[in-house]
Amino acid sequence: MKFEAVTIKDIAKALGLSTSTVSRALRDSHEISAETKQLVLECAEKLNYRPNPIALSLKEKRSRSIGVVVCEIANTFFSQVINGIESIAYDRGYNVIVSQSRESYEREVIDLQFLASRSVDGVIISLSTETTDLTHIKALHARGMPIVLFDRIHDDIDTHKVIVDNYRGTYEATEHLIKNGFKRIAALAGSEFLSITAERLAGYHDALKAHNISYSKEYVQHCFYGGMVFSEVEEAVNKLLTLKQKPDAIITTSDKLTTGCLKTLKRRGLDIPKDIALIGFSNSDIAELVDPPLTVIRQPAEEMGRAATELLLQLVESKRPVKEFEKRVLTPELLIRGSAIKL
Amino acid sequence: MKFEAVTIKDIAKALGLSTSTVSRALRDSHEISAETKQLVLECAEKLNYRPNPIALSLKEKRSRSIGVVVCEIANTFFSQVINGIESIAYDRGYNVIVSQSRESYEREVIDLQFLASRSVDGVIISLSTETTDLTHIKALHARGMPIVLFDRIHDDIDTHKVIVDNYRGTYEATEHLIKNGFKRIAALAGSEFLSITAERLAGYHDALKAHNISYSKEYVQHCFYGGMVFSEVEEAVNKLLTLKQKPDAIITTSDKLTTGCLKTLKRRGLDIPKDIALIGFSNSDIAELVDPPLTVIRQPAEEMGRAATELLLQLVESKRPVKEFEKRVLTPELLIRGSAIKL
DNA sequence: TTTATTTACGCAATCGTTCCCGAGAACGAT
DNA sequence: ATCGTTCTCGGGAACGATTGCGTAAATAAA
Repeated sequence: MKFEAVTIKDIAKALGLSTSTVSRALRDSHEISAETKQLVLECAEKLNYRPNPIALSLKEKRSRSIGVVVCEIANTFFSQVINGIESIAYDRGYNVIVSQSRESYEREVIDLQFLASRSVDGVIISLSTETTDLTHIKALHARGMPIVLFDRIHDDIDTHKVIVDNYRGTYEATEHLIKNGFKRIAALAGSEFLSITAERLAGYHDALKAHNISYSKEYVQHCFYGGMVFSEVEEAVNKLLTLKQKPDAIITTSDKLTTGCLKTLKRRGLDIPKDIALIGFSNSDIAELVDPPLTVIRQPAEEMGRAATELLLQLVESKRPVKEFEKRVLTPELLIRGSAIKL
Repeated sequence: MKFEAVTIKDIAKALGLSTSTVSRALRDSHEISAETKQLVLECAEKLNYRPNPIALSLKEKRSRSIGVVVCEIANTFFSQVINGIESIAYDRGYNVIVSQSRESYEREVIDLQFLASRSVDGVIISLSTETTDLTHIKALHARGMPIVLFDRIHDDIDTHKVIVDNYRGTYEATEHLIKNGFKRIAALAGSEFLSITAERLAGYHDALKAHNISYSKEYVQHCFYGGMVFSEVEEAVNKLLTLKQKPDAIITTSDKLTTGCLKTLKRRGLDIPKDIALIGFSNSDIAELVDPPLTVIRQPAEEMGRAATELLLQLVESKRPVKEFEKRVLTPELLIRGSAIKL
């Protein structure tokens, strides 16, 4: 089942011209007479001619498409980021090819390889939770592929990066809890190897310290798959709840962890925030509708996507190799609602 | 900033062979000697050769990529569908190019044109709410582009379609309300021109009729942009609430309408389901966590995406033009929770 | 030994487009 | 009349890969 497209040859044949002339007429070259241009343009219009982007890509060695690798598309944060990416890409005439690693290192490697072999002009990526070895990314980058990292980044890769001020996000959130009188503040975090986990935990830690609250190691629980598998979250929360010094508040470091934690707490019949307070990263637009309304740290996801795309296209369209890279740090927003106030 | 790829020529030059021989050796042709094959393979490995997919696309007239057009990526339902699409596409070696119409007819036309001109092998599309004229799709389809419609479909386009049994979804939901003693059941629906709106409203209507409940036209409110603009939803809900015969239940026909409606009701301080019950289409995984837990009609979104992709690839890879088209109807699930029970 | 067959490879066209050259015509300048 | 320009246009290579066809050498059959 094929799809016969009109080519420049068809126009040339119809008009008794050469393909060179037609090509030039179409590109409005000065060395083509006005009448011929007119003729060609009319004919092209009539035949509904569309330049073949694949032929162009082959010649120009660029495909006008960018690849995106995230762990999961069906995640409020990432889908909002992709929304932002698409909006800029659309404006600039680029296609967006999405793929998901599903938090698997192996899939991330394959995805990246696949995208590279499909000649995308650049890649925007947020690392999978399993990723500790970065050679696949470094190798691609060394071969000249423009890459922008966002959210889950890594210092070892020298390129543009877009993140939010994760430290500040949890610092403010933790401080909010403290100011509301909570003292035994636990943290439910993602994989220890993730940049965002470390940064967010640092904010939490420093806020505690700044307010002279002792920090207990057992108050920090890690979920390696960061909420993708609910049972993992459930187990971690249960562990916190069975501590002799039961925490009176939990701060969570990702979207799925937040909802997973809330779900577990509710299932156990706990009253939030009376029995235990909850505050966490979340970009869900219905966080305000849950019971109780969630106090969340919200990331400017769409803006992150837009920024990442702008930075990437800057690399892609740069004439000379770029050596100076930028780390753009956006500001998270603390949306104060009912789940973290002392009643 | 370019990205110098190894070509078949480089291998040929390095080995003093012709490109034809290299190509054939790589494809394991029988007319190449075992030693030569070995040589070529080793050299390709050493040079890290990757076939240029663009050159292949140009020759084979297929790009191994599929286009997806949805109104919005950052929407639980659609992001789940895209997740399903990506999973099948990944398995079959296809790339997924996503674009969003943002409920704009104009953007849908441009998106489709763009995808077609980028030589995707096929397109999966859910119509925008503004779309009433289908010529852009019909034209593309007539020119041989494989197309699969899902969710918001249209009978005038003769191709594979994937939907859920929308009628059944609202019928069961309405019946659930009736059985719980609700009698003045209003509906908050999307654009009247959308297939899903008509089907879902029909289910609602017939369920009322089957239970001898009179149907009042003013009980049905339409939001043209289906929840994308919150003010529209708010206004519609307020209209329902100021009716002399105030409804005691609302059924909503889409994700955003459901959450928008809930938000409005809560803002007005209404007690759900005591003052008014709520039931609606939703694929949000935290619908059970909102206050009150939402009774929802859930679509098997991922499965829809998978089905649509399988059908599309079936078209794409078919040798002969396909004339018989299938409408695959999946079953929605009624998840009964607290927002629609009589206390 | 001659002829037929197989083996193993190269040449060149092809996909759609761009672009470097070259070339013919028209024109003004000498 | 001759030369140099300018204006238009065509020929053909190139991008990377595949593939039908041709062909030389080696082998088998006569």
